[in-house]
Amino acid sequence: MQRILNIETAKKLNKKVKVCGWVNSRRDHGGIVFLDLRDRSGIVQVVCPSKLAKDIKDEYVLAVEGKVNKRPADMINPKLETGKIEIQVSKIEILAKAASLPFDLRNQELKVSLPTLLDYRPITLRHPKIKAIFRVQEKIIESFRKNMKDLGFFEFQAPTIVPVATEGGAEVFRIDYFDYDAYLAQSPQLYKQILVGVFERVFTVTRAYRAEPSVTTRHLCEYISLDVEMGFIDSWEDLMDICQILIYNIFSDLKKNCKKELKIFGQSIPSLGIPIPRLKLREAQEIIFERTGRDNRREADLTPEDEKEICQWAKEKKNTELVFITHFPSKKRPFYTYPDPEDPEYTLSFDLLYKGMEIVTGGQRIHEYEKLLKNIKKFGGKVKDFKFYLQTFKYGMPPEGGFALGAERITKQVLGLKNLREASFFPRDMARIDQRLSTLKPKNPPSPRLRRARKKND
RNA sequence: GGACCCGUAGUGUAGUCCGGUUUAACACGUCUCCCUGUCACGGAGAAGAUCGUCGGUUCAAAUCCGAUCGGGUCCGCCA
Repeated sequence: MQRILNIETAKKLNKKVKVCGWVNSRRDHGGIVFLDLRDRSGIVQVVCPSKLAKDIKDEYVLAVEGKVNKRPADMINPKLETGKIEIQVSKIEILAKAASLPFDLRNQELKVSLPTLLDYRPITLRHPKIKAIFRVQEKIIESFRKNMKDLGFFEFQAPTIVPVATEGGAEVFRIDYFDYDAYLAQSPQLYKQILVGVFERVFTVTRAYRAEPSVTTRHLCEYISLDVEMGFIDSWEDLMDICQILIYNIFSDLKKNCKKELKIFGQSIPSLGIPIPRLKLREAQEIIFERTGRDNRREADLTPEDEKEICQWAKEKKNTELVFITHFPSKKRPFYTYPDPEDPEYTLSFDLLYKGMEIVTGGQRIHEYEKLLKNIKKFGGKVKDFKFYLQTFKYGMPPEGGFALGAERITKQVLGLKNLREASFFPRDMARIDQRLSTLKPKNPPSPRLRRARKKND
């Protein structure tokens, strides 16, 4: 018999059906046992005589055959999409048994600490509220892709093994690449710029790696970067225009397609259509000073506390929790960032804050070859390290710029999650790659290169 | 790298401040039994923790002190 999805049983009244799934819960009433069967479409109640359901426990994987019956009016469960029907079982096949779970998966809230949540990731992901996080994230990425394509952008796949550190030294993962050093990419920056020289408008959904020795609620060592870069901009503000369209379209898609998920988290989508305020860093700091008396007016960036404050300001005064902060100091931005012609101490760059956290960063890039050479040197880089990349500029590059969205960060802010790691399927941080590193052997064996070097010294 | 906080059954917590009726409590889960209308089913019972580890103070330590290991939060840095 052909399996159908749980959700489809609602349309098969009085028909014989076969459904498959996991036992979400078992309610034993002696002579009769109710099983909630969960599959990818949802949950359906299965009614079993006790002799058929005797050995069945939570998370067992079953194939169930039975007749779809209408429930009596007073037995309807409005919480279930299949709540008006149930399956009167005639045959149960156990496809797989399951050990008893270390925590209660059927509670509406999964009450576990963060380390437990991640230690048991393969099964905590089965919880509806955890699943919802990734449904939302999938929609964000899908919407990003669709919107960029609609705007005429070309999708490419960025390499993640790179020969030089893109934007600075310390926070990269070095890898053993045959007999040479290579690095995991901190961002697809150089490659998306190279491809602007080919396709004008490009984007990628890629992974970025940061070896920052920081354990916070908003950092991952591996994260999903939604990267955009476009040529032939008239003004660097075009980038914020595109960014705003993109963000609003993503939000509008979430509003349409993730009603259930947003409701689970008690979150709503911000009002769209309102222009996102654009404040120079110094203006934002002035506002913060006026509002709180905190004088950070000479600092090169906003503190996390300031980021929350300025979003609060935007909410009160501009009716939005989104705000662009622009004109960061040159020394705070990478070498390729375009200096502000009016004041070269600052750059044509921006961050987009949402509910008190940076979710996007971007800006205009230096597209003039000579100027870029000068800036690489100024930032202490070696021109020869960037020779490959520099071809693009040597042989003609239009005025251009771009930005990048952190997929986990948007997910976290949209759903009001406490820790960014909750928004990553398998988060990597200083202390964890799937398992806690502290549970593994303390040190990796030395690499062949290291062993050779040591031998030489002996 | 800096600051602060936490560690008690499988999970989540109470008890720690102010050491002693604590045989370490509660909820969920687990196991046994009862129950044909539950949907976070209900009822009766049981098992499960030498209170992270080591050391110290004390007549007495989950409780106070120190070290150590594990974890979290904030800052710096950033998507």
